[in-house]
Amino acid sequence: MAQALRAALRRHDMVIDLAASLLEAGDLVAAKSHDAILIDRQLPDGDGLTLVRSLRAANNMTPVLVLTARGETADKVDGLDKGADDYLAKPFDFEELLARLRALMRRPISMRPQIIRAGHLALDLGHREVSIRDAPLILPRRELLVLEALMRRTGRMVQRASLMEAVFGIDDEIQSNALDTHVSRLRRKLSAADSGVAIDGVRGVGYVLRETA
Amino acid sequence: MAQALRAALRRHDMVIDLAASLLEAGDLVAAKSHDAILIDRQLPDGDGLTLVRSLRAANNMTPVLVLTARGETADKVDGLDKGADDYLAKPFDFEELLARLRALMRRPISMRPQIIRAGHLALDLGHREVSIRDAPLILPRRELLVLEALMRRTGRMVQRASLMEAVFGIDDEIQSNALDTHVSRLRRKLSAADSGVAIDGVRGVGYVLRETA
DNA sequence: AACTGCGCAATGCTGCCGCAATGTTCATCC
DNA sequence: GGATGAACATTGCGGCAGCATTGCGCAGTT
Repeated sequence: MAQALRAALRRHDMVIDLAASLLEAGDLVAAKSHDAILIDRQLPDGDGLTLVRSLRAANNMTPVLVLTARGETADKVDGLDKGADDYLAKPFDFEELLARLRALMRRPISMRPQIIRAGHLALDLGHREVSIRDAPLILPRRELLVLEALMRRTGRMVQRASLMEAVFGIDDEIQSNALDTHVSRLRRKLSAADSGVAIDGVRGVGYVLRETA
Repeated sequence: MAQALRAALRRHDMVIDLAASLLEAGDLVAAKSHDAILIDRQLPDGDGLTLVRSLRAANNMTPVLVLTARGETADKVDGLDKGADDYLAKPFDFEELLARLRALMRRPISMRPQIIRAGHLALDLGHREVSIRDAPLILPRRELLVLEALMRRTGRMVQRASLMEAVFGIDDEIQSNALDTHVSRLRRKLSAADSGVAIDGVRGVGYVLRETA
């Protein structure tokens, strides 16, 4: 039944992670986040509602649609009140299941982007993306790492060693002025655009990102 | 019937605004915001779904539960796809109605737009079909998933890992350049048609869907 | 049985990045 | 205060990792 459902849902362009038991399901939802969860109450190792409750207890608000063989009202009420978002009794029509899933998945994007600002720059940490006055600024990976490390401490000193670690990692043994190179290239791009920031070098110590008026 | 419901819901500590017609309901929801809307399809001056559609068009994401006399699947699918969040056929058990209302209200609903546009493309999320200047564009499943993930963030960066997760599941362990393949094929189709968009690759980070002029 | 979607691998290519050479700035010493 | 050396800045270049594209074969669908 589960495999038939997966095939059917796949035909509607959904990407499915399938779990055969409550335990397996728990591992799956812990491992990654999903747009929605479809779960049966009758599972080999327990009631699907158990999973719902533990999810909600852990503040996981992923929409859940519960399937059940029992269609009595008391049953539905119980399921909905335990944190399920919808409840469908077997036998059900596949089209209805699909429509209900779609309704569930129109949910808010819970993950708020984490954004650091400095001057006219905005750095979206989640998406590794820099924009300057809302215009995207494409930066190579290493230059972005430099900028990120500096923006995390805008206006304050960042030690050279600390920058090295942020850009190259720990065991990476760089024996050249690669860091200076990246800083230089980054400077050029920041001043070419009207970024509102500048990078000051402090001899013997490190760098500071300064907001320019 | 509406008055009986109001009385019953009041007994559960809910505060009810009652409207006798579609017109009146429209005025009410415009005047103030509600935690949820309960509406019948059969109203003296039209179908309750009309209200749902105009609400969603106006970006009003208030949860809506639709009551109907007709309980056929096609009917439910229609209602849910037009923006309703739940659908209950008469006759119904009051306890179930109550539970479903509770489930709706504890869920912070903010609906994503049903249709995403970029360039000359329009992606209908509900029906999972793409059209370009109103001409349908048939895309294989995986390419559609790529396009959808990119169009959800048009003009902004989508990380490679994020795309991977959107296109392949978690148990699908892909260890090749399958993603690149799909992007490539998608590019070909988008440029063959006059789509008004292009996919930029950003080395080491991911992809961006860009609107071309 | 024909067909299409998809994963995979081979191939070519772009551009990032480390490196070094050269120029420039700044602190220190006399 | 000018000479001096060290630390930093900038630029060109080559290697190579990562991306783009294409063809192929298998599997699932019709």
